[in-house]
Amino acid sequence: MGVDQDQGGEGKRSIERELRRGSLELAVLHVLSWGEAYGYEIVTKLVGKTNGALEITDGTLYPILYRLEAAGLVNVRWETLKRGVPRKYYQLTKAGRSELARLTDEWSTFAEAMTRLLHQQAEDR
Amino acid sequence: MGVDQDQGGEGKRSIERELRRGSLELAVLHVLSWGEAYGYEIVTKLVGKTNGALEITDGTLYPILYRLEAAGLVNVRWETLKRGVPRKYYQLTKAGRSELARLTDEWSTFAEAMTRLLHQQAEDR
DNA sequence: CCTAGTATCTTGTGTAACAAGGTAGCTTGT
DNA sequence: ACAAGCTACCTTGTTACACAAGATACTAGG
Repeated sequence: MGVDQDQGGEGKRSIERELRRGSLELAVLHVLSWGEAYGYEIVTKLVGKTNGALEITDGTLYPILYRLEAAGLVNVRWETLKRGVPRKYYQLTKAGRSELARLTDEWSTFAEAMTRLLHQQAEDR
Repeated sequence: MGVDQDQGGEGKRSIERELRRGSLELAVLHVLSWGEAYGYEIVTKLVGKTNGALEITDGTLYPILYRLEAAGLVNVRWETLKRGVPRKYYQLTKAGRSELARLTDEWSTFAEAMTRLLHQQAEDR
């Protein structure tokens, strides 16, 4: 652990991490717009729905959920099952819904700007 | 051209900042693919081309340029003009071009995954 | 002189994503 | 009985980037 940690075969990782910044929160809100869900479920849904392109770990998700809760964007409900570990279900609040709309909008604007830029060739300049 | 920095109001906060993460590097590489440019020029081009959707300040840009240089993705050339402050011109290297291609690809994959997700409604579930 | 524009650079701060840990309950296999 | 492996939750420390807010330096105009 001295100087450098092994980035072994795939040193390129970081960019993908950066790209997710801010977007994961939106992604989670969107999943919740399908109906209430618990943490672990959100992870599997996100990974499944996007074929791994939006991979997220639980260590990343839970802090997001706390943020959303603290901001009043989601409500929380514990469900104790007859069997299995208790689950913490999250549902969108009204504020959550409007924040989801706002973020979706912002993301679209940003993504369109990037896409437009990346299609702009030297001659169009 | 003014660097106008008051972002008017303080409502917008962090999300937009977060969304830019990682993408700015790609945006800068792309601008350089149009031909060499100096820092200040890149700022105005990016802001102009995207109607402010990809606003970037010089305090953000210069660190990016150093990163690109350290990674061997750009070459640097000083130009001393008869009048005015000397300019530092950046041009893409071969490695820069291939990194640009890689990042463009990665961005597209990510953006498509997000877009697909955001279009997915509850019933499709 | 003072202001405003061009052009570069530095420092400090905030924070999101993540790796790597942990706890706990249930199921299956041996 | 025990171990593995899965579900399901939570915490801590690290890293890296974007940015605000500064500084420097030259030029031009009032």
